[in-house]
Amino acid sequence: MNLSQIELLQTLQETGLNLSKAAEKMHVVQSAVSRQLQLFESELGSPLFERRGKKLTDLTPLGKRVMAEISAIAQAKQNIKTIAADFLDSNQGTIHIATTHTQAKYFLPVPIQRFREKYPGVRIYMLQASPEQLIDQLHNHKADVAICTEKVTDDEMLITKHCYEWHHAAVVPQQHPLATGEISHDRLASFPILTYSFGYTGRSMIESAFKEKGLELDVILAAADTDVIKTYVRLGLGVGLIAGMAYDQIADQDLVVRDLSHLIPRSITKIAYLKQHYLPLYSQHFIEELILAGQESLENTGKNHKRQ
Amino acid sequence: MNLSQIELLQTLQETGLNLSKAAEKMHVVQSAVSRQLQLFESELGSPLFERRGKKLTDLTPLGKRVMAEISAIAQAKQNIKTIAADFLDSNQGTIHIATTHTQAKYFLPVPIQRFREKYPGVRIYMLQASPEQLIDQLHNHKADVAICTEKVTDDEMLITKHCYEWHHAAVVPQQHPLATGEISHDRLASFPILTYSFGYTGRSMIESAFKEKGLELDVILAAADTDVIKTYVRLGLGVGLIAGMAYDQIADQDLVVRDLSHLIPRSITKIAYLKQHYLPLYSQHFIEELILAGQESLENTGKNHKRQ
DNA sequence: TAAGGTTACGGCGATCGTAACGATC
DNA sequence: GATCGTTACGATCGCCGTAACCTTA
Repeated sequence: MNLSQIELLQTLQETGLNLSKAAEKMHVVQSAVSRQLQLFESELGSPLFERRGKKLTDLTPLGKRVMAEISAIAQAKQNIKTIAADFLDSNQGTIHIATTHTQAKYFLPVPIQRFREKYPGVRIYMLQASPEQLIDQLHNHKADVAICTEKVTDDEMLITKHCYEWHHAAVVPQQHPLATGEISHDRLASFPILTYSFGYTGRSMIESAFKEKGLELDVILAAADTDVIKTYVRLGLGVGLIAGMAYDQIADQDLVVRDLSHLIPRSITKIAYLKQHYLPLYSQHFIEELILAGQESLENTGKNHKRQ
Repeated sequence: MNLSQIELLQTLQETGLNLSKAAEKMHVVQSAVSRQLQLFESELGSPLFERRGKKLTDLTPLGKRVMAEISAIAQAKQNIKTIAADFLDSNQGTIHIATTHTQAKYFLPVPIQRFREKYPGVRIYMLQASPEQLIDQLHNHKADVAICTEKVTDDEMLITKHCYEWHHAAVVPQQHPLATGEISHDRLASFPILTYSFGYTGRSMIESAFKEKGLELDVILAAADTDVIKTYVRLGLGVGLIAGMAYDQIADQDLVVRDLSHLIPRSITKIAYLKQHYLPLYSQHFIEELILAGQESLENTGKNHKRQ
């Protein structure tokens, strides 16, 4: 058993159990990986993969159990590298942030700006994805940190931190009837609605809040992206239901924002990362920066509420 | 980085950072390990060990962090081997049981007998040690399962299972005054006592029970071993305070046993093993056997109480 | 001076790449 | 026949062992 065999098994999973692709990914010829796999299997004494003819079709029960250990090894190996690099220069490295459009555009700019100033040597990669994918990105080691709003399932492998709470808001053109007057569930539900796609940015909160009242929203447009929603609100298609922090005081002057905290329960945005994943110092500081920014935004939200 | 380097670092720890000894343990010449260590350190970019001259004196901060990952890798590697062996033949293998003399002699015979019948191909190694050492044996991978009575510290790395509860008993020669009449804390404390060494078999329970009453026992002999205690009780040195199940109805006919459950709180014997340690099927069954035997012994204890 | 660690160098074996072959869709 | 995997064989590179050297109790 050796580490390249471990790596091979990992790569095989990533490539859908395709030896040729795995070989390519590992920069060796295909025959090499074929042999290594055989060697490993014969060392263990039984096959790790089910085969139809010569093709690998699935993991054997043994394979599944072994894979769990394999990924523990791969993780620890990666951690060693990261820890060492961190000791060499804790201002140099990369951080992969998995998040949604809304967070990336309306929440992250401030903390990322501050982070950049402290760690100019760290490359920041933003991975935009749907909320369900965010957690997968962590497990697949595509991302180090995920920032997500929809409920993080009670995943034993993850550490989650509270980042900030926020409410939804309605945005309408200035002449729109909803620009003035009290807003109730009924009144809101009487307009055509533009909001987030299922699974995005607290959509489930909106859904359940109205369902509880026996109402159904007439969602005529759903997008993953606040800006898309605003665009169509400006065209007069209806009422935009967006995250409160996605209203920009300056850029969105032409729209009227109405707080909906009395209609839709608050959403909670969390930070998540893998428990066994070693985060370099700068990543830990990045998370602190996020939490700090979260607290500040909470204070601002408080002010907003008073103002409205 | 490769697995033999991982192994080397482990071995170095075991040998007290002695390259020569590590080389011997790994069946390679000393120059080989010297080179491998250098290669690994230079790959990481900074040293893992503090050095005085050429000798390794200590781990660097980096080294300490890396070591934690190293042992995760070593553990996972071991697990892979065990899992594979388990699939090949789940009736073959070894189990290392760390426990104390009292458990080994008075509790384990029944479950081990039954286990042997089901798994004749499994070699059983009993490691006798003091209770503090038992847990260490798990961490050092000298033992797979520990059976211990003294409180298992809340060790995050361990899984513990309740095995059985028991009480202490007093044993005296037949003519001894304590062979008859009520037994109180005061009366018991008026005799010279023979019992377990500190840290063994519920000694702490005895200690605290009498301390609470403002009494101090006159322990004239302390041993790790119930049989030693009995031997000196027979010689008339005093009253033996032993674990209830360590009284043998037949072999100890010449001694009178007196239940002390009203004087000394019950002790709890637990089974412990490492969380990340894969236990082969037969080990899991062995643990079940222990728990079963524990429940039976509890029933017996119940009968004993009625009888006395 | 003994014990522990490093450096230099030659030899051996594990693993790779090339290439030809086999199987499956 | 295109894709995917296996087998055979020669070449290479990594790693070990021998041995001489260095350094500190």
